[in-house]
Amino acid sequence: MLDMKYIRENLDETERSLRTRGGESYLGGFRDLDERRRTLLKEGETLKALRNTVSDEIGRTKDKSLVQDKIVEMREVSQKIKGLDEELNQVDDQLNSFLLTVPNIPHATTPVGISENDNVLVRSWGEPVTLPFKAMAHWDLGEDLGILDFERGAKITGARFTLYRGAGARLERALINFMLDLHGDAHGYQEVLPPFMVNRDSMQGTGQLPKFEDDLFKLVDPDFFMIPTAEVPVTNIHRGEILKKSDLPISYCAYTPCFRREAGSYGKDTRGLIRQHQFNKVELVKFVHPSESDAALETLTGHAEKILQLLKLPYRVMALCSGDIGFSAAKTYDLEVWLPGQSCYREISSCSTFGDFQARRASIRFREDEKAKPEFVHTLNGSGLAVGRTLVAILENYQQEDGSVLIPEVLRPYMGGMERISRL
RNA sequence: GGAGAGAUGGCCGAGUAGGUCGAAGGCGCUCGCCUGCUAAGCGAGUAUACUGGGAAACCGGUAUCCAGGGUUCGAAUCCCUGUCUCUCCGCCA
Repeated sequence: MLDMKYIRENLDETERSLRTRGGESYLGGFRDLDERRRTLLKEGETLKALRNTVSDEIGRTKDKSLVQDKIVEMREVSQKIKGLDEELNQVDDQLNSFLLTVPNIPHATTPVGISENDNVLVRSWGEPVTLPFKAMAHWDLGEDLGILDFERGAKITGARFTLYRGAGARLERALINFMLDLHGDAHGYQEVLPPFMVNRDSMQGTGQLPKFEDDLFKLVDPDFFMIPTAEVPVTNIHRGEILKKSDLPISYCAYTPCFRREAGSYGKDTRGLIRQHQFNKVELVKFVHPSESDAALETLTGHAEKILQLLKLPYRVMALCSGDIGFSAAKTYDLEVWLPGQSCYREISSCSTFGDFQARRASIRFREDEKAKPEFVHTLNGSGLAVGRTLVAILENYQQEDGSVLIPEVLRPYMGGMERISRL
């Protein structure tokens, strides 16, 4: 959520920045609502002040017969107040739901552009593997090796659900442990294991609601949602809190499954593990002092990259353009891993800074010093990494001509020493 | 799922025949004084949001005693609904 006062004072400039995202108009109607609100507020508060002083007088007067006329008068005032309050509530609701649908202002360094074609290559690591034989796609490899069972997954639940078996299941678990260990031990993140369902307030705090309810799996009876990413429960750990400056930066890493409707992506990536309704992810989340957030995005992205480097998977880093960044993000780097089976780079991590956008929605603050007013922290997060897609990348990059798949060395201790997955 | 208890300021904790309660008291914290030994004492201060004025320091208004409604001239205090926490019973990984 953007700061109402900031919008009020920088309306044109804000509108201009927002339009680099590609929409037509973002702030139309704001000025009228805002002015209406302040007028109502002033009127109501003046009457309330009157009522307070007169009621005080009434209270002080022992002989109530002396103040009958005032009681009658105040009865009317109260009626008026009630009317004004009702109208104010409506305007407040309108203004609020309006503000909740306005996306974040792109960071000054976010490249301006319309679509993913305008994303900017920042750097690349490793050479895209060219295999001396015809590379297989991971879905064929996985089925041949008996470690991915797409048919059973579809039977148990439906399309975009997969059953992992044997070494496949273990490899997924190995990756989760490897990632958590690295981020926890080497990168200084505290591991957390949050709830996988969250309430409406949490979804609103990180920006999934109210705008993107269709992308979420929703429970019917308690008004809960399955998390689409650990970003939601983990960022909301500190919702409504005022942190100490000395607590910052706070760094969490979390493994969770993620649940996404993938509405609107029918027919896209229908084969294999790339786009599932349920997938595993290790997420990195940071709460930082505003002055640190730019640097924090770089280090956080580096932490995600480290996983790919240790797994020796070639990748590149893309700076997303203004038209491609998410609703809540100010700036985003995508990590894209090379997939020989498909001869292309595919997103495997997305690292973003949100500035104070989420912190304002979720009211996460800190004090510069004991007496200072609370200020909003900055929040960041990034996948470190999407586990299913990492498994895909391993299968495709480490495949051998005989159909077996070598296990990256760093994962072998997590696989009971196994060096290779072969056909049974 | 059944029965009961409770939710007050950073923390603890008063406050139920409605008014003088933004809220006693204690702790913690900040500043000052005193004192000279790792302490005690004394004094002052110590919530948040919105809003008006001011260049600013700051001053004023309104709201907030879990949340949302209601009664009333007036509610932390009365009524209704919801949420959460705790205890007991049942069930259960």
